[in-house]
Amino acid sequence: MTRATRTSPTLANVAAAAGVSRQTVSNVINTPGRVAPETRSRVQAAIETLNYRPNRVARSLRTRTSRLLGYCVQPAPVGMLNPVLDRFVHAITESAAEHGFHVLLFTAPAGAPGLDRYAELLAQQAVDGFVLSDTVVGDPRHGWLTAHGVPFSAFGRTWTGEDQGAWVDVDGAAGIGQAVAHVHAAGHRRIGFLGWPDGSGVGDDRLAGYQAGCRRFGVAPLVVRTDGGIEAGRTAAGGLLDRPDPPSALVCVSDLAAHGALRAVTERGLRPGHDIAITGFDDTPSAALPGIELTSLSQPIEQVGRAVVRMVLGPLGAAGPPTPPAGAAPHQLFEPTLVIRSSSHPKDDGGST
Amino acid sequence: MTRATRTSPTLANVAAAAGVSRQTVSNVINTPGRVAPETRSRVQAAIETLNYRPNRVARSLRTRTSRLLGYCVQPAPVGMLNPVLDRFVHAITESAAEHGFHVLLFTAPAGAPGLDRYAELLAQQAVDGFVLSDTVVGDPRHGWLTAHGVPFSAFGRTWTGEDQGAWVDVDGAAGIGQAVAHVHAAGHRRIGFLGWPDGSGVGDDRLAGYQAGCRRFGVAPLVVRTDGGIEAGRTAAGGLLDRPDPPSALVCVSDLAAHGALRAVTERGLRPGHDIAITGFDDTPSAALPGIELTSLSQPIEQVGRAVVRMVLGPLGAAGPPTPPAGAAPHQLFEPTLVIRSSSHPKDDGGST
DNA sequence: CAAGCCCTGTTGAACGATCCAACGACCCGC
DNA sequence: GCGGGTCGTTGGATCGTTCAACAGGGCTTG
Repeated sequence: MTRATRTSPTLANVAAAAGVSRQTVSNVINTPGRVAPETRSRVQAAIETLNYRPNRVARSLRTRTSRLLGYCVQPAPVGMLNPVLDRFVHAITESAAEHGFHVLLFTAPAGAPGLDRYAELLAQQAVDGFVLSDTVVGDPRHGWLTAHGVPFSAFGRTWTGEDQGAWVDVDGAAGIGQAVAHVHAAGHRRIGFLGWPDGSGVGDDRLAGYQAGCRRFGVAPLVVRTDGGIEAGRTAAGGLLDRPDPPSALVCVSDLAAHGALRAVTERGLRPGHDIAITGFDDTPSAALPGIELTSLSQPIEQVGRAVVRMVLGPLGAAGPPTPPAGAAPHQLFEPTLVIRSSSHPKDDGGST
Repeated sequence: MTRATRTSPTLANVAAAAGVSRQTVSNVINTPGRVAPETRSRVQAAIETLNYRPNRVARSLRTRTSRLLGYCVQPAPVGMLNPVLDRFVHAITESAAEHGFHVLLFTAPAGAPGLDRYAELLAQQAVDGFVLSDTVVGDPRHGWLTAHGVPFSAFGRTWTGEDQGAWVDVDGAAGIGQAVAHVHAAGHRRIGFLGWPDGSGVGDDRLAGYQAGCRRFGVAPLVVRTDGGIEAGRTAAGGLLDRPDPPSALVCVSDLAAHGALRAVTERGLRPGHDIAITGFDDTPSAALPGIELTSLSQPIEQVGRAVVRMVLGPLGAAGPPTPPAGAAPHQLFEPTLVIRSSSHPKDDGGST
């Protein structure tokens, strides 16, 4: 029918079809209130007929705004974070779309060398802001971006004293607190913690939650560190189990560590959920496997993604059906949900209420 | 030092600094061969001094090329595909970057309704082409994109008779063939197959590989179907195991089905890898868990990602260090690698060579 | 010696949208 | 009847880059 397969209609085409000027068509699209209703409907009919879509590139050039958010996909870290990262990418993409934004993916080396990529994208006007994740303790990105006045928000706290930029995070301390309360309610009094090495931010936070839980319930802390892998978790948990006074519950800093702990437990002829309670963190797909049934803390990634996008879009003045909250808080903390499975609560034995 | 925090230098600034015209600077960047060496180095010095980066948006407007590839993130299907999808996203992002492209994420409903999103991005000149994944049998995208002359390539075959567009895929039939050969070599002669329902393309391909393997080794096929979930796999595998003539090896269409099969096996007091061999497909992180140790087929996702990007960039005339192969094949098939673990090859018993 | 070509570099226009200043029409009040 | 304010609309300028056409110098060629 139309010859639209070759070139798209332009603003001038629509204006000609509707018998008005370009600016009037632009107003119908951007500030409909400024156009008389009769004119507006006529223009809209022309837009509909020609199936006109404003050229994003031309608009970007004039307004100096790309309506794109940059997100750096890291060079595939451990297998653990993947399911979380996957859902997060989907969440920010969907959330950005509601505000007329899209997500632009790029790669960059970790640390300060990677900043060049961020700078390049900005110099090229390729993005309006950034969404950060996988933040580490000495992360140079927050400081650099704030210093350059670039809008951004992060999934993960800065973990430094100075409060730089907006962030959203999951309250690991509260989550581990839930796990401690859960196993304590099940009657466990000797509760161990399988943690990460000092200085990882996330790990320290979760350890703090464990320690607070111990204080709250008046039990003695029993902490052992691993580097995060399954094998390391198995070794570390084995060390705890072979003590003369072994714990009857093991709260783990991650699902990966918990898998190692499960292994150490079964190797010693103990039944998880029966003889000893075990909990993990992240609620990865492997936690729900039959024969594993690991109690774990599920992160509200979709909520986190929405919140992160809201925060970065705040200073950018986004548009869309859900009105952007002008005074968005610079920080937001979500609490994870404890998903109870038989590793801490056997099916055949209801445990104590 | 510089006042570059406010606005980036422009082509005219560089031209003025080097004492040449805008076009000459443009030529230095895009077609260096057309500029005299002496002038070129002078311009490059100016570019270096001012830290100039060409404005991507202005370039896009003029050349009608966004140097962006669209990729649709699906609304989070089953948990299975996630690890694969995650690596795939990273692979195409990195591969596109080598050619000066970036990946733009968007969401769209499945099937024909989602085509509007593709059309919109094209009308807006937001992307130059698309990378497809999660292709299904009746997928309308291939036909629509080829009909509109849009460059694209897909991870996954079209599965229809008519050969529309470029694709890259993993040879599921060959992979399952490897698995059958592996268990046959271990001495198994009664080999069952846990498959998906008819008509899924991927599932049919893997089933065909199983049937070819049976013919090759002269063993009788024994097929049962499941809907893909763990529970369904457990039930289906149980049906096979409870037969009067149960198989001694179970080749599964996916890791998820294999997890179900593992469950059914252990429930009946059998030891996987010892009394019965089990293999999966995808080599998901959960396959490597201690206590599971599932033999599985690992997909070369990074290679697939590189190939997909090469194919979509072919008609777009990409630039970059690795010269784009002009006559790129429209199709490419990669063979998965069998990762042997104890579910088919116990540690304590070396099995037959 | 003149015509023609390649090589280098310059100029004006164009891509398609939005911003800006100005203008005509209209209504109101004096 | 006329000045002033508001609303809707208009044409021109602009964002930063690349395309098309062309000017001038040095060289070869008839």
